[in-house]
Amino acid sequence: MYGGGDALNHKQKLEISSHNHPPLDYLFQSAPSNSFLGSRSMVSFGALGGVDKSGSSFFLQDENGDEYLDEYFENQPDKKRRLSVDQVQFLERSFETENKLEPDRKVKLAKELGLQPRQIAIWFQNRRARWKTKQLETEYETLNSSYESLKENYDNLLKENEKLKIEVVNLKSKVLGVACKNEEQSSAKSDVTDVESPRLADGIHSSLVFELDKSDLLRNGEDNLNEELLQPGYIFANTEDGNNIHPPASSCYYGFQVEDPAFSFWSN
DNA sequence: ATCGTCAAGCGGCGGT
DNA sequence: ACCGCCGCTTGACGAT
Repeated sequence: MYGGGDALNHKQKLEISSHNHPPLDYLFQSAPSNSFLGSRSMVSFGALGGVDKSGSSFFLQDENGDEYLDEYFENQPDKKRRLSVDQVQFLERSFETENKLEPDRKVKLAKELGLQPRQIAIWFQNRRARWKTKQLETEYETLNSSYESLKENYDNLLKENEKLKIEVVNLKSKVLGVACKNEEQSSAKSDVTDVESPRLADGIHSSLVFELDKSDLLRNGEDNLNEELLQPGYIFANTEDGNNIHPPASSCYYGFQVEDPAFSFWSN
């Protein structure tokens, strides 16, 4: 406070010291009681006095306090003393209206509180620092709760993604299994006759395949995503003119391709 | 003994 | 050069 660009000379330091004050218990040993002595044990001597009915001067300067002040500070020269409750309240009210301190207001406050203007400036500086810290804490809390919320959503999406991946794998294997079975049955029947159950492309009846698969999946409690996946187009894509794309002639190939856009999302 | 709070110290920086 | 503010630190003190 008294160093660097804020340096004051020794006389000024002494002047400011004379406005700092001993602990309340010390004062009470010899000083008269006063309504401006706050609950704190450390009190500014500038707070001693009474209410100015005119309101022009809030705190009275010490009149007969010097004797015990001198005694106190001779013994403890470099003690720091807190402002009184009333002084702080007064400064707080001033801070609420404007947290910057113009020179005029500083002098006015100093007179009203019986403090050095420099002490007023220091108080405002410290108060701004405390305010800033509080702002940062509030900001941190807000950002943190926002982060927690986003993280929770993200985690839920990850879980859902995993579930859906598993579901896709199950569906793939079921579709392959059912279609394989039908292929085998069809080829067995076709050995007898080729006219009964026309296969998809090469004779498999698509509606039968997917009806079987749907009921099978519903029994297993799969959700309705399966409904979409089980549309024939997912297995054997239709051409624009409505004709089925024929699967390869090789046994048990039923339309899934690694690069199938419908499933590429799930492949890692 | 340790911790939190607050007034004040200190050095740096920007404005005038 | 001077002044005021800022960030960081120190010292005093009360609370636990």
